[in-house]
Amino acid sequence: MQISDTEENYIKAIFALQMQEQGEVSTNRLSGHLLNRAASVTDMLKRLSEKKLIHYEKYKGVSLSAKGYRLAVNIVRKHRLWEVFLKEKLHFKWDEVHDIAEQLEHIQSEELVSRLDKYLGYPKFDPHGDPIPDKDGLMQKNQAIALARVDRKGNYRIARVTDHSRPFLNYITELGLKIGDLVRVEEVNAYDASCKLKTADGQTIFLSQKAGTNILVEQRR
Amino acid sequence: MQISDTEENYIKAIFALQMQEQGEVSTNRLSGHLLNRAASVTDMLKRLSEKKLIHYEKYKGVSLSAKGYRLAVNIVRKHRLWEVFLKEKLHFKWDEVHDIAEQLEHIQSEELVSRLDKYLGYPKFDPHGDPIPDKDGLMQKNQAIALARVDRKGNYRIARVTDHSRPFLNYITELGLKIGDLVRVEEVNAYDASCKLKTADGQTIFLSQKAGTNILVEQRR
DNA sequence: AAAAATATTTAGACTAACCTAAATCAAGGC
DNA sequence: GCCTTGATTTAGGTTAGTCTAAATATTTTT
Ligand SMILES: [Mn+2]
Ligand SMILES: [Mn+2]
Ligand SMILES: [Mn+2]
Ligand SMILES: [Mn+2]
Repeated sequence: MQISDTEENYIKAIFALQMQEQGEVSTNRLSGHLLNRAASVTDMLKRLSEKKLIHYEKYKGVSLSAKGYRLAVNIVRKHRLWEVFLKEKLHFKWDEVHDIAEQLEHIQSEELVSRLDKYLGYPKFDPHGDPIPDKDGLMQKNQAIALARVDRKGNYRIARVTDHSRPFLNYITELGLKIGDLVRVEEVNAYDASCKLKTADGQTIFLSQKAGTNILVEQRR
Repeated sequence: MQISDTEENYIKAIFALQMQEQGEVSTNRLSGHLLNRAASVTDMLKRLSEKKLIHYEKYKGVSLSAKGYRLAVNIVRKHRLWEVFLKEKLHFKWDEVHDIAEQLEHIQSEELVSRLDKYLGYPKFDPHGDPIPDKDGLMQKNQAIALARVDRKGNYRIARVTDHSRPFLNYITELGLKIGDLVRVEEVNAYDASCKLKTADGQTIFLSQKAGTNILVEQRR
């Protein structure tokens, strides 16, 4: 069956929103996410339903079918593998890779994906710390929590960012933080959830709650 | 300005046909090449003309404008660089790269092309021996001639193939021939232009005129 | 439980990119 | 110079994917 880039983007959007919170995804939420009008979304939902990629009932919201889920995971897999390629092989910065991967994720070739995966050494995470599904759609669950929610001082590893926007990525890059860095959390303010970190090279960094929410960390023993 | 993948394919087709023989390209030739109806071609020619990518006058055929030419060369550049990537880095066979490059050539990012070029070591030729335009659109002119037209026995280097179809590429691969190989031309038959080669490892190969027309060689001193 | 507010779908329209059938143009033969 | 033929364009129609405005369904408020 033929699936267009546009259809793939809808499927990916439904997947992303379903990850964000359980249950059916509403027309309006998709409309907001894709920057299309609700009427256009309804239109497309009918077509995706026709193709058995989603479960759709009028006024009841939408969820991925098994087939739609497999498709979504494969697109995410391609997107993240290409991001690794762009970062590790072509030396793009981590704030530059997303937009290009947004195009590359739609290239159709099983063989290409599988060779790219091998070429990159079967990476488990992309440049933002997001897990990369393997060829069977399985991905590492990382148990990272937001810095702003850390409740015990101590040593942590920066595992993932949840905001992929340029301004955010540039900001934390300028602070000298990146995925994999070890930091000591010295304080998470009980009132406003801002926090104070010490980096491996001795620098002290202050982060707002807003920034802290988008940086996920794993505890080090 | 926005240029769609479809428009890019038309521009590339006009470019290819203009290379094949000088002068204006006819609607019917484009129709044949793109496997679209002549009426559809006329439709598109109007739009490309609107965008100043071609010179078009009703019933008079079409040619690329300076802008269209630059665009065409850039697409060809991307196509061939991706083919090199697929062959050299991902170890695809030379008959597998074209179809994937057909998709990759439409990815939009100046920076990506330039980094890919560097990553590949600024290659001058693609896996089929076709020259790769540099960032300014300049490409090596190779003076290779078809095997079937060789008029002097002697040593030659296989420089390029002009048929990119799977069956042809598989055929000559099975004969043990590839780009860069040195061969001795022992005879080109005056009657049917079939020829007899000796490879570096001592094998003797017979080629029909049809095959010989699609293998270009350069003379070795 | 009715009214008000909000979410969603339907109706109708548009553009890009294709198609078929019909009309028109251009070229070569006589 | 006219006629036939093949090339090209025009006319009118289709589908995917978008939109706005209007209608309808659902949810929240009173
Ligand atoms: Mn991304
Ligand atoms: Mn996408
Ligand atoms: Mn090719
Ligand atoms: Mn193409």
